Amino acid sequence: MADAPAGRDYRETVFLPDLPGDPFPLRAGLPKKEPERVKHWGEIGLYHLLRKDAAVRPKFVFHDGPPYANGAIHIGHAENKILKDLVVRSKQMAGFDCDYVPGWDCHGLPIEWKVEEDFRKAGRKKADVPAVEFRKACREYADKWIPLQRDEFRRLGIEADWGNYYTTMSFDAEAAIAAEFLRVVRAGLVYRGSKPVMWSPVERTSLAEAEVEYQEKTSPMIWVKFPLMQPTRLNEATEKFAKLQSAGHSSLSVVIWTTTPWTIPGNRAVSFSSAIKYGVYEVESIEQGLAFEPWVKAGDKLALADKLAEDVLRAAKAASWKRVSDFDPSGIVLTHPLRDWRPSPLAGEGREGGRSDAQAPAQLNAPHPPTPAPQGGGGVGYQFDVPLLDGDHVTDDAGTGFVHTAPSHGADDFVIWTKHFGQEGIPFTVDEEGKLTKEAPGFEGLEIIQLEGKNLGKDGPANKAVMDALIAAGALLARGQLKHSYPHSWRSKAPLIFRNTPQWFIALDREFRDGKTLRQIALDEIERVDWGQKRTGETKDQNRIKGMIQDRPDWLISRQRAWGVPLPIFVKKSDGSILQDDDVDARIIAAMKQGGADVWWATPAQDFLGAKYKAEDFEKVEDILDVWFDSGSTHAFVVGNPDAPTRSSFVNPVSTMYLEGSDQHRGWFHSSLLESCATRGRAPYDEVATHGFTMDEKGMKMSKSIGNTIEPQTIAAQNGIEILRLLIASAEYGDDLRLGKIMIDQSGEMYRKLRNTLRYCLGSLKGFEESERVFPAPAPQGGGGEELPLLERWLLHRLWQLDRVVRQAYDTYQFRAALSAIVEFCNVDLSAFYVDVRKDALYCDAATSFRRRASRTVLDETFSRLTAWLAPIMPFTTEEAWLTRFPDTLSVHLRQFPETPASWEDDFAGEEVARLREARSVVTGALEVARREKAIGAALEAAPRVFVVDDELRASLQAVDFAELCITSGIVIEAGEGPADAFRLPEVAGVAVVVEKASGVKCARSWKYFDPATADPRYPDITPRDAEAVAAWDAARG
RNA sequence: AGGCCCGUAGCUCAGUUGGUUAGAGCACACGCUUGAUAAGCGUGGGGUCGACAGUUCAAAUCUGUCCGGGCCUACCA
Repeated sequence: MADAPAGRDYRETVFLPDLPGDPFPLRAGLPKKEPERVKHWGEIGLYHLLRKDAAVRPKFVFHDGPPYANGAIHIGHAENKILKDLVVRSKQMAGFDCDYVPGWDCHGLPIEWKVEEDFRKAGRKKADVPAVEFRKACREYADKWIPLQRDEFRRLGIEADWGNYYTTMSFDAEAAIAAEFLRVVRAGLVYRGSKPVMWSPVERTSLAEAEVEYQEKTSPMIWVKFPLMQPTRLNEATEKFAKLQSAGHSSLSVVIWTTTPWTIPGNRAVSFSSAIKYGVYEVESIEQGLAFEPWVKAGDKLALADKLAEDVLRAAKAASWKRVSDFDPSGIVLTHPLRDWRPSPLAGEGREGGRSDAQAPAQLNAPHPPTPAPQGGGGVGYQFDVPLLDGDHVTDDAGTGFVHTAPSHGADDFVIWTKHFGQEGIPFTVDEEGKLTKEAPGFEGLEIIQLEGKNLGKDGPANKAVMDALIAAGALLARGQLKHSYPHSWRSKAPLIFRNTPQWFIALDREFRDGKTLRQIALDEIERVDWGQKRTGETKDQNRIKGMIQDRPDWLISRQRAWGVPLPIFVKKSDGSILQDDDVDARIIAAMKQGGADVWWATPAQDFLGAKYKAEDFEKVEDILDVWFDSGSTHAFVVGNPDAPTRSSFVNPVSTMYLEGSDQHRGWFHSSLLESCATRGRAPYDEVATHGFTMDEKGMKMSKSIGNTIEPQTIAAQNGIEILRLLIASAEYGDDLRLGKIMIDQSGEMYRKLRNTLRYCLGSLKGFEESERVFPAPAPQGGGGEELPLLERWLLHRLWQLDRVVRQAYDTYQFRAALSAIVEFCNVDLSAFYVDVRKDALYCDAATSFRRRASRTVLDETFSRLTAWLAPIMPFTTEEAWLTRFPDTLSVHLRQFPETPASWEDDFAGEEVARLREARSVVTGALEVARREKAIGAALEAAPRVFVVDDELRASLQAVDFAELCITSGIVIEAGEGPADAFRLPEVAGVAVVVEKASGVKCARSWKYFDPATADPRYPDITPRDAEAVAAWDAARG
């Protein structure tokens, strides 16, 4: 077959999609362009334009959870802020006014540590720095980080009110937080209790867990007998005791084991586990030939865990024994081993029985619940019941199976005690120097740890004194020494103790509002709020927070630290009550607004108390609030409350949303919920969304020590942040997000596809003007009296479908659903089908061709929607594409998602094209075979014969230019099964294809094969269609 | 150690109330095109749905156990 004679080069007459100067190159250069764009948005004041534009729209309040103002941002921050940006931008474009006020959390220990370290380097101890000076340094430290983090967030493309952010340390915020706390006080929920904390006697301070390190230490270990309570009083134990007595067990003792003898005076209970089997063991004989006389005696009856009995009895130097019965500890009451002990006259002089009245805060020691009265006898203060409590923390791995429980001196001990008896009855046996107090009668003033001299940090006299007392009381069964891991101070390396200290709490189970407790209100609100059900259809986040609120203890809100908002209250020395006086409160809040929380330390108490009260009658609380109370209060001063919103855009919102990492179930979601329920009786949010954590490519957590971290700054510099945004948008962010080279590369590929699609639209729409449009945007058909081609009707139908999918996806925060629908549309519908088919018309038709105009009109609608739908995800690239096409507009981000006319819905076109594409797949399959056999190269070299069994389908194929759809130069549609060796696809029944080469000559312009006899004599080497186009082109050129 | 959650092709993900040979996009391989060209089109390979056991006529889907991973149990945010 001969080509037309070499003649004119028609290339210049073809409407190729290249753009002059290539303003939108495929190679995006994002790392360089993105920062310029950020700067530009700042310069045009985009955020304020958005606000102005949206002022009359319905309000959607997005409340930003504040990151901590410390350090550079990491990938977790990036994921968090980008997801927030996706919400804010998509809500904004969906027709809401979505004001995004970013914030920072500023108080707290991490900054306090840093600042403390700085002072230490300068040779000053924290204790020597005045509170106000120290706090000033903390404030400056936080202030230094905020602008740095802010600029990093902006680099991520986050559109927010960066010039007007909030912090928890602004004077207004500090005053607001204090005021919030006073509201909780007024609700009657704040009380003083106590809790054991890690305490360093050497440094006279409490420590956070992160300030603790574990080192080897040798401690004494003792086995102590707790005798059964004698049945002198009527209580639950009596009946049980009677049974034991009748079994001959009245002299039975329960044995505990401990490495801290000094905590025995603080003992208030013994814990056991109902999962452990216990027995009563009677000692039969004692080891002979010992250098000392063991304390254990033949005939002693001891209750022990069966698994540990032998170890204990051997330690006690028993030679033989027998197990006489089972032992069920539940409901039994013991007596304290020192009940009948009397100190030697020297040590115990003047201390009568009963409890000391020198308790740390006077009113703290409520009567001991199980035993209000001493039992008489000669003791000095240990005449109380020691109940046996069932606890999960008890194991039979070591010890005796019974655990000495001193609620002042251990976390487990405290928990099990408060679970049974609440805050009451917990003694303050140790003072801040680590000396035993009057509440440890007989041991007052004894040091647990030596505070001075050569032996600083070694055991003080307390342990020995207690052991001596136990021996004197006949309560010691055995003792020894144990080398074990023990908590020490990170700084001083001195050993630590658990010490009960007075603390402030918010009560969860106190009725206060319509007879409901804070816990009940919070649980009710959890039911009201959407915890992602709308997005995932699942209730797992709701279940998670519900479980936490159900199980949690009272909120411990006081901290013995410096960098925070104080608990701005005065306690009456006479009765321990909190002073509640509106005038006093108003003076405190007003002063804080003026001078920040510092005024609490800098101002004499009398100034706040005014004339009505005397400062000496009150204790001024100098603890600071848990920083979670700070961030839990942000809603009050950022979003405001119904009576006092902070901005007009926060009035009457359709919804208020919080979006944070799933760890915030116990953090911000949690504290905000409790705070707001305590002060307002409702949750501060209507919707809560959570996201998972960023992992490395293997799904392992990122850590600097492993070296598998990926920094957002690196991605921004190497790939462009848009790649990360795309990656996040395409992930199921409720789960953990994997991040590695493969995912980033994949995201880069997706980016190129989308960018190239936009680029192709830009090129194809070159010079497109309104006059060329075949219908006004909202109208589907008509235009020049010609009916829109099926292909264009179908594309509009697809846009209509996508519109619904995308809006629905954004509405429910399913970004990946929106993105994958768009990407699939770009790949499958646009690139592989529509554009591939329409290239011929777009390139080669005359400019006036209705087909070409229709295509360009529809592509214009496509471009309009793609740029809008993708704008939340790819703010940089959509802006670039939009401004390339419309350089006179301000920003793509001032647009909304375009309305898509309902009339674009066209089920006929949708189904018809689906059928045609199915038949087309048989043709392309056949062409592939022909190609492999080298019969053809390009599809245009073929003119297949298509055999169709079904009349209806055949009619459909004949109703359109099926060759055009298959991009072949010709096609023949025939009825019937076709030859046996024709190409068929198993999934497309009744269609067979025989590939034949196209006849005629190859058009020099459109490369189609055609019959040269039909050619326009002026242009013999091109098809008549091309001739028409070239004629028009030539005419326009003159 | 407990509480909660996750585990479908190399990657990101779909898989309605259990019901044909488990899908998509990307990546990969091969081919075509050279007028989207550091692009575009086509064809193809690839999964015992983390493992095991059970319920059922039937399990990716329901139950249990285990394995791997994550978050939370902090005077960390």
